[in-house]
Amino acid sequence: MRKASQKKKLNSIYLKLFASFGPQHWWPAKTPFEVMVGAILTQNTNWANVEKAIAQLKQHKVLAPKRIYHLSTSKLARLIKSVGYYNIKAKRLKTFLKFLFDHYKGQPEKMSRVSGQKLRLELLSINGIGPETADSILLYALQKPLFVIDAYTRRIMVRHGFIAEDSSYQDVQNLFMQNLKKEVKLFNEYHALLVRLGKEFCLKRRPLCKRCPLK
DNA sequence: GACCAGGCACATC
DNA sequence: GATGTGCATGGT
Repeated sequence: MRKASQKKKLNSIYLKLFASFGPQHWWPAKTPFEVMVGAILTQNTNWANVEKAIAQLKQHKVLAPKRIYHLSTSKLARLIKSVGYYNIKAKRLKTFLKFLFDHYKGQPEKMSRVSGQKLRLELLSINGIGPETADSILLYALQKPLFVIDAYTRRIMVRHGFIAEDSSYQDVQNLFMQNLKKEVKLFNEYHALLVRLGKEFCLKRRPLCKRCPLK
């Protein structure tokens, strides 16, 4: 696909999605810290299961940096059971909290002052945080313009011929970041809309492209 | 009962 | 560097 036409197509897809679905109001969380926790909990997991775990954390009044930092990994694992992979995710949350206290005094808002690219490298160096989780935290919790690439986004872009199936995370992210205005609001809404489209029309084995709004 | 869900790390070749 | 596997619950 030619570059100029890529830019046009990507922008027109956004407009079509927004026209069909409207604003998605992402990320569904009250505070930046809640976004960060949710980003780790949602790894390869249905969001509904994450909501249950967040509710558990709130109910036990531990959805705060200090509280999770001091909670035992086993207690934390019990509270987040509904997300699946609860042992590994409890460990990942604790590792992230240690980073937050070691580098930012346990205050998520202190991260905002650092540049997006520097933060990205820091986050990626944490065990349990890969590119999608890092970018979700950067975009949705810290308002840094990084485009989030998830399984839906990749599948949609492959099916529409923008990228090859074996493209790397960086390849796909570059496609968006080099062709769109680097605006937090646009990146936020666009990714949320792609997930919405994916959920309804672009399932793994069942492409329901007939009524797809992109057609 | 199979398939899927807003991934990531690690072992092995 | 690429490919495979473990991690695990809950909805459809």
